Amino acid sequence: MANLFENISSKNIDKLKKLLRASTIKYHRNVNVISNIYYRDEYIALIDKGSVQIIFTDYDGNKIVLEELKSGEMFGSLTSSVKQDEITCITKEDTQITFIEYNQITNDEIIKYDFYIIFIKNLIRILTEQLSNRNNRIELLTKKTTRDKLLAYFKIMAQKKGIKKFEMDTSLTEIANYLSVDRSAMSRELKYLKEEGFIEINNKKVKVNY
Amino acid sequence: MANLFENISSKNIDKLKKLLRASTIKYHRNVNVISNIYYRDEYIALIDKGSVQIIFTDYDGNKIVLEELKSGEMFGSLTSSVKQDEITCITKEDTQITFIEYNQITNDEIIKYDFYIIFIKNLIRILTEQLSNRNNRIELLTKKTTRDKLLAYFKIMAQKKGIKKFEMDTSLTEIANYLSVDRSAMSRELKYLKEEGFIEINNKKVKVNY
DNA sequence: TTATGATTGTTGCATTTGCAACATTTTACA
DNA sequence: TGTAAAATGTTGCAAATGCAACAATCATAA
Repeated sequence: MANLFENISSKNIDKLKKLLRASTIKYHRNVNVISNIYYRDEYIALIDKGSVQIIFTDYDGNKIVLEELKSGEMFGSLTSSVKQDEITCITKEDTQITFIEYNQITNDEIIKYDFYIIFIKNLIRILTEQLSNRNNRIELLTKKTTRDKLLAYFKIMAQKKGIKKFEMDTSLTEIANYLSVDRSAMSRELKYLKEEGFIEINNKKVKVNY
Repeated sequence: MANLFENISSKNIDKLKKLLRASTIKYHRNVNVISNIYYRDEYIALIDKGSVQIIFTDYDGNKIVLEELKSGEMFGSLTSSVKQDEITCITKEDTQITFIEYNQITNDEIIKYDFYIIFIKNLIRILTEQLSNRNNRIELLTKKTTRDKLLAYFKIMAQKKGIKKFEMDTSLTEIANYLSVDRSAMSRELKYLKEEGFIEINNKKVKVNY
């Protein structure tokens, strides 16, 4: 995952942050990242450290986990079309977030500097990576059966890791949410897949046989 | 939907395209947008006119419609993590596409010009809009029942149009694909929703009563 | 170390869904 | 305008799934 300040010297990062009028805030675990200041304008929130869950509450009060964001990823009014008051951002661990107003990205001062172009490239890289992540999830969500979702999910995981035997870095509960299937029903299907030899799971170790 | 060359004079657009080494190609309807040249490097394909369907073929040979892109939207290696040979891009009508190599976006020449900053802002705007679209679709896809998907879908449509009575600009078949439900099953559920008074559909005219 | 919460496994059952097969209607274009 | 293709409507049925309720295991912090 690309980082917004990649390939910029720490001295220039400080300068850049000042020019962007960025503000960095630290949060504890399980805290709602409230930033009423930023509701007025379009903003970008960059996760420096930690992780955040973006939860959407629809008109019926249902809560949907839209995104599970980790260090390096970003969120904010730019990437969510829905009203900001329908969105809750919960830290999953101690988390540090840098806020940047969208308009500042192209302010008059900043564009004079050499490192600006690197910053822009990093920003575009992050956005395209996130798009790619969304496409991946959509690919899985459009599968008709839990079986197909699981097979594709673990296949993709194995491809990402580059090896058929790897360690899971998420809980099965999280995977069920990601695939939007009932956890217990998923557990049942996973049992069948194990019995049929498609997959082996012990503790967090996974072996994919297809 | 933002346009990549928005707020840039036509004279400067021409200049910009030259600087970006952009090439524009016209395609007929139902044509596979093959661009082997662009497979080597990262590229952006911008739809100037028309529409394109991005289809993903998975390891089992299943075809999944990842995206339905219209004029102003973009696709390319930047936004799809999967291998390029697993992706097919089919024009749905006569379509004009502009190809830009990713590396050219920050070439030495281009960054000197004033309109460059507008271009970058447009590019970021398009990317964030697409991210927002993906988030919307994910929100719908994570709904557990076809009923909930339909209710949310038409609710969002009404919100977008700003009025509860509006004209559909897609076919029901396309909606079924978008929501990843069986078309006939969706038709059945839609009948129930009509009977229960939640929604009225005549020809392409929709009225949402919730 | 213990206990408290989180995660995982299991299963019966009602509901929802995909699938198939076909009829009907609408649209596009030659 | 006629006709082929696309879109839509309908329905029976088997399969898949969500839901609920509970047991068992694992992880973590006091």
